[in-house]
Amino acid sequence: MSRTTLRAPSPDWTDPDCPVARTLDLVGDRWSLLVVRDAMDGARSFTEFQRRTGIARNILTDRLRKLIAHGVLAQRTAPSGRRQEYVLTDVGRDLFPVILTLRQWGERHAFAPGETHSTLVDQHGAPVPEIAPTGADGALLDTDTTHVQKTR
Amino acid sequence: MSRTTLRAPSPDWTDPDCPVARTLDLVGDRWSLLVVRDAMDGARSFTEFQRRTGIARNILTDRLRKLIAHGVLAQRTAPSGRRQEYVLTDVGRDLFPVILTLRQWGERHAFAPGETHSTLVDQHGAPVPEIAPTGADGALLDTDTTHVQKTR
DNA sequence: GCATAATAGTTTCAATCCGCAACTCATTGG
DNA sequence: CCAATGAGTTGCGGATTGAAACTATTATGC
Repeated sequence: MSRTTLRAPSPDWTDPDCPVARTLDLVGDRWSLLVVRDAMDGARSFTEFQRRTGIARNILTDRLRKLIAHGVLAQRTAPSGRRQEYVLTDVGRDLFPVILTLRQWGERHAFAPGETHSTLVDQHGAPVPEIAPTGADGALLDTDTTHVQKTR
Repeated sequence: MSRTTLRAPSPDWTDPDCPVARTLDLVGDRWSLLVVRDAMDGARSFTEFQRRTGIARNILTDRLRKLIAHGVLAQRTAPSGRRQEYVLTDVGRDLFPVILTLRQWGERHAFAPGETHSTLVDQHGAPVPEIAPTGADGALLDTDTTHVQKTR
């Protein structure tokens, strides 16, 4: 029996050493992250994903398959009925910080002043505060205070 | 003179109300975020971006133009010499949390146990800790404790 | 100061990907 | 039974991509 990892796309990666590149290989296309966004907000069925994203059906079929193959979604039988549904795995739920930072960047830079947009709120309806990357000492981190260290 | 915003792609958005979708419209393709990653790690010139990412030259030309048009990169004259270079704007530098969360998800889920990868470190060489989204009260936030509130 | 190399693209062309619309097939509701 | 809905599949034309060759403008070595 052939032995291939569930994770790898085709045979190999755009940039095998870089976690950013690997993530983009897995979910970094035009639609996958929108599917994940909608899954996080309650979408379960093929038609519901199609309706929310506006993605073409054949492409949605392909993306759902890939997300399942990569362990982001799981397909299971709906509790009430015989139909199938797509739900996030723990791996998929763990994309929450990615979606959140995309959302927050968009809120800051992709809307004209005064333009309205949807908002992410917590259980009490309070808006989710902005994420800020901090170091071990609590200091703010950014491009200027960090760098990539190559594997040795 | 025609009046178009620098921000909008073509004329309109995949999902105009959603900041996640807008961000993906601007930088959510296979290569743009890798270009930003390399810009954050010191790449400046056309050839340097090409060498690091392995992107085809014509596509790189296109992506650099789009990133400039969207205000993520700026093109300026190199300090020592007459050549041009591409540098991140404040808007581009603000993508740091996005790149970081992509990186951290990849580290957690896109590598087999024991596989090595590049690491992001701070000025002292200490690894950057994992980002955790928290609410106003300091409690951890995830998919189950938040939801999208539509514009009213 | 001339040859050579590197930089920064542009062009061409084939292959791939995507979106749209039409079609299938199963289930459900009346 | 009939219509409607869900979950895809298929076919096809147009857009996007990738590889390679080509051009033009700086740098560099001798």
